[in-house]
Amino acid sequence: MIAAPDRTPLPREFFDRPVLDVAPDLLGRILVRTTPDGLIALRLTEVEAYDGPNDPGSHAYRGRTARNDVMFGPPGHVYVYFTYGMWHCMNLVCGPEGRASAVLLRAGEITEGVELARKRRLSARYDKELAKGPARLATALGVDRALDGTDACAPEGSPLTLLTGIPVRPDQVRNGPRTGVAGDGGVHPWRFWIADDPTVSPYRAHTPRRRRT
DNA sequence: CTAGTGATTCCCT
DNA sequence: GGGAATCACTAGC
Repeated sequence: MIAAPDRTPLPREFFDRPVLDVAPDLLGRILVRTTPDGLIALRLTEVEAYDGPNDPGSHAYRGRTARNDVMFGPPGHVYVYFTYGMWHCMNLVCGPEGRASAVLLRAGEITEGVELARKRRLSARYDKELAKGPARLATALGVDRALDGTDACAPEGSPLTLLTGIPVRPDQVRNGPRTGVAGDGGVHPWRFWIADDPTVSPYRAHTPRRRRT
């Protein structure tokens, strides 16, 4: 007998902690995305922490800009950025307001609304690939810059809600270097995932691009 | 399975 | 100007 996930929204205090405490605690939580098309629930299986002021890998490292403004705001809100000319990725803002720390949502398991997620992710061969990677996750949920700044501590039925779900036991949490982060930022072992979960994205070290001729 | 590369646009320097 | 918290596709083992 498996316990049903707790559908209570996480309170804002959950996010108002150091980002390295929040990040592993997000594993096993349920992110609900509601649109006119329907509802998708995603169980988080992989995340990465970014600690604004001290972290060369963070978008906030070089200070506040129009793009990263939400990172400097109150915890519990979503920071969405556009990258590589094609993709969106989503983060949850953590820590005290103004510290600009956040957790990148890297992968998850679609637990409700698989049919809707497949419509948004036509290239996915298997259900476990629907949200295997940060841009795939955002695509499956229908998340783009229009949701930048959305409050995730909102009742179910709002555009985004993070539910209590079922926290992962500490002995099931793994951590290692962050993926795709350039320069010195990659050295921090601030990527967290659930051991042996099939929806966790494959590790890729950052590969510098050759300039176009 | 791993490694290499083109796609495509926003943002900061 | 040029890099970017990536993906999809291909070749080869």
